[in-house]
Amino acid sequence: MAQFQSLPGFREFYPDALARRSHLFRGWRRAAHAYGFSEYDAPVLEPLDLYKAKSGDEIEAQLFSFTDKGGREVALRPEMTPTVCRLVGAKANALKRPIKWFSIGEFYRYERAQKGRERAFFQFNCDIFGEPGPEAEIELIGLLVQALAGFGLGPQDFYVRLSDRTLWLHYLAALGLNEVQTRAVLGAVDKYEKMGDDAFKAYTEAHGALADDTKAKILAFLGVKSLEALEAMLAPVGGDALAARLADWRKLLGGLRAMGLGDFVEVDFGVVRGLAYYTGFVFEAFDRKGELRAIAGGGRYDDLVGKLGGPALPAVGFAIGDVTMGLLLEQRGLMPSFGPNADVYVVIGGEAERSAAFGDIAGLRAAGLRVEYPLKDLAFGKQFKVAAESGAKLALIYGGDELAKGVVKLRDLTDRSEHEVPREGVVDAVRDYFTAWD
RNA sequence: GCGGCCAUAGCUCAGUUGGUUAGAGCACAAGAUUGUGAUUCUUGGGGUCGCGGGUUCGAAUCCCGUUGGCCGCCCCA
Repeated sequence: MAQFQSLPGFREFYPDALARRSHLFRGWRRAAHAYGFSEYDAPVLEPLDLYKAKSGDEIEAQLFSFTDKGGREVALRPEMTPTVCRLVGAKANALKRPIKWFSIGEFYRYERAQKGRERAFFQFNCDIFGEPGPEAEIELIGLLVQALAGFGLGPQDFYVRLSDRTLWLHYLAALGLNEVQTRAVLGAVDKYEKMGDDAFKAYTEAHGALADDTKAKILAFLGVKSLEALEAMLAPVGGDALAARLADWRKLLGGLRAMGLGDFVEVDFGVVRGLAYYTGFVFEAFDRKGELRAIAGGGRYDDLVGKLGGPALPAVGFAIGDVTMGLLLEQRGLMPSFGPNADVYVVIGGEAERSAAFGDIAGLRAAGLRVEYPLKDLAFGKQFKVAAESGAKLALIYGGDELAKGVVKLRDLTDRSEHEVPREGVVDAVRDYFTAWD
């Protein structure tokens, strides 16, 4: 039994698990289509350099990478963003703007599996290309909220924390920090929520302690939780760039509020999203109880298409993972249970009745109904039990008595009423029954 | 990559100071029941006790290693 186990962090999807996964995928697709996004797909295996180019060599430690039989350095995709940038970049001039695309796919990261994190997982990826302004963020964050809220999750269950790398860079520059120091401070900011003051340890070791008033100003910025507080804080700094950025913030928050999503979003500059390729607004979705890993993350990456060989093309995107999202839905009792769900169960008396029933079974199935019947002869009592467990609303009874009369008995399994219909009218009668039901 | 805890049936678990053929509930299957779904009862299949080695007359139990899981660190695109 234990001879051949699945690899660590790789999940096997038995039918009930796959039903739950498919439930996620359906909800995601529904939301994406409602927002006018088009679905695409791309290779699972990519050249290793695609990821090195974006994130540097150190990323290789977290990749499923190897040399293929043709001597190519390849990697299983750890994320969709570089791939979609290549796709869009290659045809950028032929694509209608705005380019709104999504995909659902499996991704692979060579990391230690933990709660909410596996080595193979699925992500719902959504991106908008070609829109430099916050209008794209409004549309995209709206979709992010809908992709979660569509499952019944409300503002009491999750929220989206909004932050801005552009503003951080402006602010830290105004405080007199150079580029290297800025990067170190953002690293500390990223960890501050979890570690408190220890988050600045690495900075202090590399660059010496921050001046007290500089650190106080950084912590004050970290404490900004509203647009009003943000404007008040930045007023003394001044400058055209900052004024323009604040206008973007007003547009973004105003747009999201007008969409009725105000309760779902919070200003929170503790989010900086690693240090990868983000250039502007960044955001992450979390459960309100703070028990789980991030449900989703995203942001603006205006330079990446160009960096990967395409034309300069502004972009903003996000991804939702299936693992944490599934945990959240389970926790909140929002994951349906998926049992067998036939429409019709056919009860069969014996071999003669069986061959009579087969023609009608085929006809019902051709009409799109989900039909089950016992593969082997079973006592009637047993068949009705199985019928009840199959989820069918209707049982068709093919017994000796009925066949002799040229009829089929229909039993409504919900109210246990029965009536007979002529054999030749069975398919129509059943179809009528379900039409009335819907 | 580092540290802590854990591993017995498909699932949840019991298993005495090391001692006969390793158990229960649930689930699954057959029957009681050859024309109507519940309940109940009877019966059955299913385990190299994660794997490998060691100690011992004797190991699910003790020791070492290993693999896997959970949790934390690193990382989180």
